[in-house]
Formats: sequence, C-alpha cells, structure tokens
Amino acid sequence: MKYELILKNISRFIDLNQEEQDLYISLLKEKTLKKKEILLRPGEIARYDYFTTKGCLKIYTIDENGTEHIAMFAIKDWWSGDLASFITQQPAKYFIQAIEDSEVLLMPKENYDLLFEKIPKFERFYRILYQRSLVSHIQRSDQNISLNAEDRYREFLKKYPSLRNRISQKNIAAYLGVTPEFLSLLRKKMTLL
Amino acid sequence: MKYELILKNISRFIDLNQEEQDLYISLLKEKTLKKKEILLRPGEIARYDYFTTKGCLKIYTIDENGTEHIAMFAIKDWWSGDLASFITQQPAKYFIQAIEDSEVLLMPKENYDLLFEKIPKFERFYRILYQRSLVSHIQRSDQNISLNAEDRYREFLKKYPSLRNRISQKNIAAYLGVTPEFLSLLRKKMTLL
DNA sequence: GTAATTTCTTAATGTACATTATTTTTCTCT
DNA sequence: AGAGAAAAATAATGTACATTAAGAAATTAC
Repeated sequence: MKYELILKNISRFIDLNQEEQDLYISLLKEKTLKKKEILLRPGEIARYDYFTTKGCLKIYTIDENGTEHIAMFAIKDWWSGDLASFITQQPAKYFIQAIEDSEVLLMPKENYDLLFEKIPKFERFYRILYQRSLVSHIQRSDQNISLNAEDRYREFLKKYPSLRNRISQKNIAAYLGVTPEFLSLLRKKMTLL
Repeated sequence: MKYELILKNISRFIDLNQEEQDLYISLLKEKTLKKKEILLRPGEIARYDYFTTKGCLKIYTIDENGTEHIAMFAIKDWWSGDLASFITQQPAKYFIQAIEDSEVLLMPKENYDLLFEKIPKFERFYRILYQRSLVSHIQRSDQNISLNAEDRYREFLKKYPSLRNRISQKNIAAYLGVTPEFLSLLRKKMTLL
C-alpha cells in the first residue's frame, strides 16, 4: 500500500514494530502535485520535509543574475526539503517544485520534533540518514571544484540514471552549473566520440 | 582541563552526567602534531574521527593533475575526518594534515560504534551535529556553483576570520578552487577598492 | 645567520565556459 | 490537429580564470 515505500526506506536503518509504524504514519500528510506546482518559495518558512513516492521534484535557488541553480532532484524514495529553514524555522532560500506530476508524503515540523520524543529510535534513523547525506554532499562539493563540466555531466548520469531522458536539458544544465547552450555543445561533442 | 573544550562542544546538544562524561573521555585518545604531520592518506582506512583542540588541520585531495583541493580547515573546536572512509571502513580519498603545530583528540571507530550502545544519547548528538554540518555543506555547494572567486574569498573570510593571516595564500587558494596566482591578483584588486 | 626552499607577485598568453542572437525542434494547451 | 510557447541546436563574440615564466620576498633548516 501507500506507505510501503517509506516504511521500507526507514527499515534500512531502524526496526519499527506495528504500533510504531502506525504512529509514524499518523504523523505524515500526503499531497498530489501537478507538474510545475511549487511547494516552497524563498522567504517562506519550510513547514515540511518531503518524501517523494512518485514523480520528481527539484530543489533550487535563483541568484541575483536570475540564473537557476538546482541543488538536487528528489525522485521516488528520496527525501528533500530546505533543511536549514525546516530546522531553524527561518526564511527559506530554496524553491521546491514538481517537474513531473508527483506524489509526496509530508512530515510537518511539529511532528518531526514530536517524533524524537515518541520514538527515540528516530534519532538513530536521522543520525544515519544525515551521515550518508553528508557523505554524498561532501563528494559533490569536491566534484564541483575538481571536475570540468563534461565530467560533472557523467557523474550526473551515474547518480540519476533514470533522469537522462526524463527531464529537460535546461534542468540538467542548471544542476551542473552550466548554460543549456554549453550542455548542448558538450552532448554533441560526446556523441561524436 | 584538557577535556573541557570537547565536553562543552557536546553539551551544546545533549547533557551528560559525570559518569557519562568519564566514560566518554575514556573512549578518546589524544595526539600532538608537528606542522606538516599527516594523519591520513588516500588509500588508508580512516580509523579515527578528529576533534581539534589547538592549531589547524586541512582535509584535502590531490586530483589527477596534481592540483590540491581543500575540503575544509579544522581549527580549534571543530570536528573533522574522512567521514565516508570512517563510516564504511573503505579506503580514504582525503589527506588530513596539520598546517600548524596542533593538538587533537581522536575517537577511534570501534569506540564510536560502542558509544551508541553505551550512551544512546549520542545518537541525538550526532543527529544534530550531522544535521548542522549538512546545512553548512549544502550552503557551500551552492556558493561554489553560484559565486565567483572574489565572492567565495569573502565567504571564506567570513567563515574562518581567524585564518586570514594565519595560513598561506596557497592554502586559501586551494580551498577556494583557484590558483595562488589568481588569488594574488584578486587580493591586489580588492585592496585597491 | 646564511643558504636553500617555498611562497608571493606580476605579466603574457591560453582555454573553458558565458552571453547574445538566430533558427529549428519539441512540448503544451485547447 | 494546429497555434503558441518552451526547449534545443548552432555560431559568433566575450570573460573569468588557468598556465607558464621569472623575479622578489618570506620561511625553513642546518
């Protein structure tokens, strides 16, 4: 059923009995999203953490030149949100938008806080989740500094194989930190080899 | 005394009674480092997490062109290590080196694992530590993509005000992802304004 | 305390990627 | 299905930063 995926995601790191599972699920909300629907805008307070069960979200900023920078794509089975705003309840810096028709489960901030009281095991779950997330962010920071655009594109393809033909090159370019024109050039050059 | 700083660091997020403090401290080792001393090299297994009590470490990689990329500086009161290697016990990707005479406390991997059994509160400590660390890494990834070198230098000065005149420009350049020559130019230009 | 080494500065030239503009192709909406 | 909008391709020109080189200044080492 609907909650199978998220329970399986959690069971990677901690075991929940039936009662705990029911309690956990009772803390979630859900939402169906049309393509282009926006979940969060800069300046708003992030009230939710998101778990994608279908479709794809993008988490991005728009800089002072109007250029879009995509921090991550949240596909099925991925967590996302503006963590800084969610935790501190200060204004968000990120947009979160569906780039396909999507379905998400939402963990409201007040329930997230409650979770650690009700089921302290979740300290462990998030300890491990954040730990792994940190490892992959450290890796990406390193890649952004040490790889050129072509190699970053190859890394993108490794990390998100399902997205290659599913999303626009414009979005891929905004994730890589290059212009769509340059990505177009790169792809042409790469198919010639 | 010697452990005041680290206990204070921990008490930001959890409260430990005397017994827990003593147990925690019994799990630590300590080490005095000469400038240039290396704590970890790529290919080795990261056996420790480090807490700097004095001096400064750099955590860095050397890419296939021989260019050094500094992921972070670990000054007094900062945690550091090759997290991926420490967690998975796979070969490290990073060098860790003292860039000043330094002192560190070490948490060995086997004691780190033990810690969560002995004092489950540490799940919470690391949950919050990784959460905050994640927030600052997300911010740096974003800055590396959206800011030019001059603005990244200003961010560096904000993040590590104490390092401005303490470490070489070569190290600062390797942190910013530019050549020392270009940083020299930038600084000249910035003082003229 | 002086030689050797490393770091810093300055400058000329080179390159990866941006910008702008135009055309072609694909997607979206009714 | 067809009109309008958005995305992609191509190409000319521009710019932030890299590379190379050489001399000056600072640091390290014996």
